Amino acid sequence: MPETKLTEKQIYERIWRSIAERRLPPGTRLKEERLCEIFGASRPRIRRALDQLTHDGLVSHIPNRGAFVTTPSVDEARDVFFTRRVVERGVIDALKKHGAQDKLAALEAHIAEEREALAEGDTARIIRLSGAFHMLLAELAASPLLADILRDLVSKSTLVTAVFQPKCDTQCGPDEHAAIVAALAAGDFDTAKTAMDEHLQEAERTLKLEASSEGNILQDDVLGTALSEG
Amino acid sequence: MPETKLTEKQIYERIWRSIAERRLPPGTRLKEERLCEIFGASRPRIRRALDQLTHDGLVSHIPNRGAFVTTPSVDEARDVFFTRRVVERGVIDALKKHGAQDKLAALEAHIAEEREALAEGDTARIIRLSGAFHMLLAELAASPLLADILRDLVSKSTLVTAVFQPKCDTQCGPDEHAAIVAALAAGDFDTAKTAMDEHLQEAERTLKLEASSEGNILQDDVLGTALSEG
DNA sequence: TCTGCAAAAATTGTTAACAATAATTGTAGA
DNA sequence: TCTACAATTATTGTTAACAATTTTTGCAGA
Repeated sequence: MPETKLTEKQIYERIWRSIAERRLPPGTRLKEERLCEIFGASRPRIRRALDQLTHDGLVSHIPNRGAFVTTPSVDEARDVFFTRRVVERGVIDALKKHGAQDKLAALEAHIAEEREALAEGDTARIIRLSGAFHMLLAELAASPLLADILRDLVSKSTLVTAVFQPKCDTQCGPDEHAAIVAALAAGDFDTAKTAMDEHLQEAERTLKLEASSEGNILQDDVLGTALSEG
Repeated sequence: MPETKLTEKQIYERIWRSIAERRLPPGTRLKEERLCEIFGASRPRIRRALDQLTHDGLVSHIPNRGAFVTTPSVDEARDVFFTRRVVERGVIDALKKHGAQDKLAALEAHIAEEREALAEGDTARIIRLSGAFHMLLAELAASPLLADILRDLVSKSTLVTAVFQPKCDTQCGPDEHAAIVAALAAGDFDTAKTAMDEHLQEAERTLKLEASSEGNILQDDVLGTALSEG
C-alpha cells in the first residue's frame, strides 16, 4: 500500500496509532517479516520502530521470541491512572499560568465532535477522540514535555482499558470533558483540576481491576487491516 | 576495556550515565565509529543505543550529520523545571499514599553521603548524588512510571545546568534535601511538597536563563575518558 | 588575497546475507 | 494412548559490505 518510501518515524507513528486506537489489541504478535510486507520496508527499519515502541513500553520484547503489544498488569493499570492524575493536574496548572481563554473554542469544537461520534455510535472514533481531548489540553498548555509524557500515558491507558474493560460501555464521556472546559472558561482552575481528577478516578472505577480477563488475544492476521490507514 | 560482549542495553546505560553525570557535555559529538572502538561493538548496535537516547531527547540527531549531546534552549530549560515540579509533587503524593516511614533510613543515609561529597569537594560525585536523591525518592514512591519519567527529567536537568550554570557554585544542596526528608519523617506531606517545590524553584533561579553562554562545546576526544567506567 | 567551484574524503544510511536461538512437529518407546 | 526426545522449521540477532550524502580540501580565477 505505501508507494512512496516511508521514513522510520512514519512507520513508528503508524504502529503507534494503531495500538493507541486499539486496532492492535494487547497480546498481538508483531512479526517483523509481516510488517516488512505491510510497510514495504526492510527488516532493520521495522526493527528500529519496534525498538522505540518497546522503549515506550507499548510493546514488549522477548529475546529470540519477538515483539508483542504489551498486556498491562493490574499494578501497571493502577499506576497509569495514578500517574495520569499527577500529570493532568499539572496540565491544568500550566493552562492557568499560560492563560486558557483563547483556547476554549478549539476545546468546545472537540467536544462537539465527541458528541457527534457518540450519537452515531462510532466506537473507533470515540476511542480516538477521548484520548485526543486530553492530548489537546496538554498541547494547549504550552509544555512540550508534559504533552510528550501525557501522549505516552494516554496510549498506555488505551491498553489498560482494552484489557480491563471488557464491556465497551462507559467510555470517557463528553459530558465530563465539558465540565472541565466549563471550569476553564470560568477561570476557575481549582474546580477544573478537581473535575479532571474525578474524571480520571471515574474512568479507573469503570475498570475491573480484580478479575483479569486474559482471554482476548486473537491471533488472526489483524495486522493488515489494523495498519492499513495512516 | 570491555572484554565480555556488552548488550545494547548496557551500551545505552553507559552513554546515558555519562551524559547524566555530565562527563559528556551538551554539544559533544557522538561519532559512531569512535563509539564502536570504545565499546567493541558493531555499528548497528551503537546506532540502536543512540536511537533510544535520541528518543529520550538527550541526544539530537541531524540526518547525515550525526548525533550530538542535546544543547537545551532556554524554553526547554524552563519546561524541564516546570515539569519536574509537577512530577515531584506527584512523587510526594505517592509517598503519602504508600507510607514513607520505613524509607527514612535510606534517605538519611543518602543525605549523609551528599554531605561527605560536599565536604571533600568531589564535584562529579556531588552531581551524581544530587540527581540520585530525587531518583531515590521516586523509587521509594512505588510508582514505576513516575520513576521512569523523573529519570528522564533529572538527566535533562543535568544538561540544562551544564549549559545555563557556568559557575558550578550552588549545586542542589544536602540541606534542602534534608528539609524534605524531615517533613516526610514528621508525616507532614504538605510541607514536604512545598519544600520540594521551593527546592526546585531555587535550583531554577540559580540558572542564568537570559544570557545563553553557548561557548563550552569542547571538541576534544572526551569520549574515551568519559565512557571509561560503567 | 579572497571567493567560488570541483573533486576527494569521511561519515552516515541502507540493504542483503549469515548465524544462533527457540518453537513446533513428528517419531519412537513405554 | 501418552510422554519424551530429536530433527526440522521458523524467526530473530548479528555482521559485513554497499550506496548516498555531506563536509572538507585543493585549485583556479578575479
